[in-house]
Amino acid sequence: MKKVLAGQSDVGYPAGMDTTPAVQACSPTAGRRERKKQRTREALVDSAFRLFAQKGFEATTVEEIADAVDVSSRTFFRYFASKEDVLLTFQDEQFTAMKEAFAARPADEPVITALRRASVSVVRACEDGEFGFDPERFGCIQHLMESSPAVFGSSLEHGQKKHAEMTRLMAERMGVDPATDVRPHVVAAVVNGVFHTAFELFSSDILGAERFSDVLSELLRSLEDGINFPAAAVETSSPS
Amino acid sequence: MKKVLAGQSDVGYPAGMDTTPAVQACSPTAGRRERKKQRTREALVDSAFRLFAQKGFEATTVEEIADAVDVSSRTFFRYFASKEDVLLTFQDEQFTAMKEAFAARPADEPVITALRRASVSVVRACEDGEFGFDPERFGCIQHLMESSPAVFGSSLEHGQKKHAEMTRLMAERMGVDPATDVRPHVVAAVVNGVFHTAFELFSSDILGAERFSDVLSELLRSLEDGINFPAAAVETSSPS
DNA sequence: ACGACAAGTGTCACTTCATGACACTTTGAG
DNA sequence: CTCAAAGTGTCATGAAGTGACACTTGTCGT
Repeated sequence: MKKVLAGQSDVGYPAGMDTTPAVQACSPTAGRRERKKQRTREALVDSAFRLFAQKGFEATTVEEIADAVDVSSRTFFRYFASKEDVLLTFQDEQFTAMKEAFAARPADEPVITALRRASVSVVRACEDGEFGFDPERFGCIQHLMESSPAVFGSSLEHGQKKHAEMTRLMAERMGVDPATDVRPHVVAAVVNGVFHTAFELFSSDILGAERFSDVLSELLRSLEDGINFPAAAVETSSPS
Repeated sequence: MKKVLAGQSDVGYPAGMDTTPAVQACSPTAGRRERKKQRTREALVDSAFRLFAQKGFEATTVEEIADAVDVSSRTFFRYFASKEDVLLTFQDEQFTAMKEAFAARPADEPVITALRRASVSVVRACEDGEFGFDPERFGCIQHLMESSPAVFGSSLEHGQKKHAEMTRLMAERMGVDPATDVRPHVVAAVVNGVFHTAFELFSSDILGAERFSDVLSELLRSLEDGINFPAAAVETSSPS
């Protein structure tokens, strides 16, 4: 189990970092203006997470979020396109980490296998707070997705936006051209779907799994064997 | 190609029906009130489709839609939970048809295969305007999904809402218990994902396919063979 | 150091979606 | 015919999101 994480120490995260990784990392000589902007952004995210956790997603208004940081709600919308958008920051970080972990998988692993090992390692990192991830926020998002359809919906959309990139990654590893070969598209779609289903299975507590990563792992594993299962009442003749 | 449609004449649609199938079908002796309600609903859907096609989704307000039918916008929201909701009526009909077609597939077909044949037949029916489907609306929705993220988003969400039902269907055909077996969940997720990807591939015109149903068919077909493809630069050693 | 320029922000006004409250009309049932 | 319920309109309200414009502050060239 833990073994999956073994080869992943080189995922690409600097060892020591405080709660605001992006500030220093993004632009070393960016000047005060840039830093101020980053601080405001981080403050808004913080404020949003706190209020969401406290009162729920739809119950908190952007005005409250902005007021808590002492900026106008107009400013909030200059940083985030929508209320949901605040949460996507986190998912973006996850996705980036996932890409890196995926790229680091040994070349002899088939796509789904590599994807499973990579994504499970990243999710575990989120759960355990490794590599600068905040398990509090991870849990908060999970809770919000359960309770608020709007959040889950925006997560779906966000996943879709990443679809093209995913497809490219798959195509690269498979060494095929996504413009002529549908298979990388299929793989990307499938994985995206399985991610969200993993979450639903986890939160609806079927399987009684302790951790999201375990559900995800199991689902992806089942993908590796092919899924065109025979119908029930039929002799086990292999599908044509 | 056309052969796929062969066994599907018994999908369950009455032969002769005008543009408002639900009116007579739903409640034979429902009284005037019920009929009036249905007419208003249909009128709203009509009006919405017309305006969406004409001015685009976000450019038309619910007030315009309602005004065109001479009801207040308040009334609109008594029929539909949101502006997007109007479009989901159509998708519901599609989904229902798909379920029936799926149930009618011979018992010796594996899940994905049956699903492919069933769904492709339904989509073809939409494209060709068979069984009471309106190809105009089908095309309109496709166009709206391309141009308006909100529509695509709500379609995603709607698909997710149908997920539980899909899972049940899969589990039934596979003869397993969805409470203990993850495979039907995986299948449902995968299929849902592939549907949306099929649409994206179709509208981005990769593959240069003429019809949506062709793209869908190809994608589902590729699912049937399993998708854990080996990485590129590696000897064709079979995946462990 | 100074001034021009641009970025960031606040304020105000506005549109649209969505919902709650209440009153009026229609319709179905007894 | 009468009454209750369903359907609808009107009014009011709240929150999301956007455009316009002015003010402040950081940045950069001189």
